[in-house]
Amino acid sequence: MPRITEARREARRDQIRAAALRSFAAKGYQRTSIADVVTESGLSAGAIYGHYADKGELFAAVAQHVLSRRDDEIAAASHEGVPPSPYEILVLLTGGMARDLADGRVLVQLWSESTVDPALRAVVQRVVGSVRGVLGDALRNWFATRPDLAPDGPDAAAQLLLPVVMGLGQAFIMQRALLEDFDPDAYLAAAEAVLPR
Amino acid sequence: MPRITEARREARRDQIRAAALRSFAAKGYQRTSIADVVTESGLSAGAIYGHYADKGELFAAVAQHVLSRRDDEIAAASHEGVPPSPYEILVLLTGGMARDLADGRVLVQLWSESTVDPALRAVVQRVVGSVRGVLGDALRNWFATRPDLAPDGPDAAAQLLLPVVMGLGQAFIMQRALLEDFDPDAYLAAAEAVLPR
DNA sequence: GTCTATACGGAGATAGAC
DNA sequence: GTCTATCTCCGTATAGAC
Repeated sequence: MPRITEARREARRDQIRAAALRSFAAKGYQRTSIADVVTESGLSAGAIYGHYADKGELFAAVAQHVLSRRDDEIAAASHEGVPPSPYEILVLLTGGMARDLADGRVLVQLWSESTVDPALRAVVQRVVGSVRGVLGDALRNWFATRPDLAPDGPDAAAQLLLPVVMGLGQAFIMQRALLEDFDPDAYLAAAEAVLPR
Repeated sequence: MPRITEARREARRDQIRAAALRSFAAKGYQRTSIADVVTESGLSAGAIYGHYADKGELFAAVAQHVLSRRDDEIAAASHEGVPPSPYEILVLLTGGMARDLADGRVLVQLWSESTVDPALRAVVQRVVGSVRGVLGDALRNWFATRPDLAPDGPDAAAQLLLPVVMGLGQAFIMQRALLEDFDPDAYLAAAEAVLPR
């Protein structure tokens, strides 16, 4: 396989994903027609179906792409230098989202779709599992430096706290996407006040 | 207006809403056709359009109905007897959801739709405002009994904590709706560990 | 690989009888 | 108010040329 061709192929797929992401964010996944993605991408229907079997597969690819970068960021941060605190981990989690996605709309749509679509549900399950792992690691590392806060050991402390950190991250994304008057700083300040330091 | 007729009308509207709720929970709002609601309700298309102008209005009515149930539960609890603690408030908020999966799924779908549909967005804004008010009240009441935890007064303490309690509630609903292996008890235990007591 | 053009099915909404 | 029947549009996905 010639690498030029392969690189071009991936570039084209990326072009399609990017156009789809913009379209989904603007109109929502269901309301977005292939014609919309055609317009947004400057390509044709044929070109799109040449790369993705159907609309659902395209959405899954977009979602997968967006989500996969969270893992890397957190893993990187928790393995270099001083372990980040739970609050800092939350900031990493939400900050990355904010950078990648203009807003979290598409993620909220993904969550919604995955309540009724088994294929998307599988994508979400897998990524959540992975985030849990990375997040758990990061928390464990931090609790290891603070034995005073982990009487039953860093493992137990991390396991206990995990759902809260995940939940606060998800809720941040949702509220930012949903509420006209959402105040990120107030939200994070509230989180900082309750998370262990 | 004869009241029998009015009561019958409301009963019929309720029958339609209930059928729509079941359908939406099973297939998702967008994937649910009017034909599905017809089947589920045992009525006809004509009957449904006699009560709701279009599919969107029906969804708004279903969502409004689901949301108002939450509001009532919290308001009732916070006005009777000892002020519930933040953790107890969270349990109240999520308790209704834990009983029935349908409500949770439809709520997640509502959040998703409201990222792209102005009419639904307005519904969400309004109800969130109301929940904020009720929740804020409840938190203020509790902090008033615990001045040791509210150095700047119960108002400030309640304001600070509010986003976290709301967020944890929303995230509970979402995780319950979409994670196969969601553990409500572990989630609430984690919340209890971080919330002030 | 990509384009243009289109087949095909399905969904929302209405008309008109009862 | 409700039913049956149907109209009309729109969206997905494909066929075939280049």
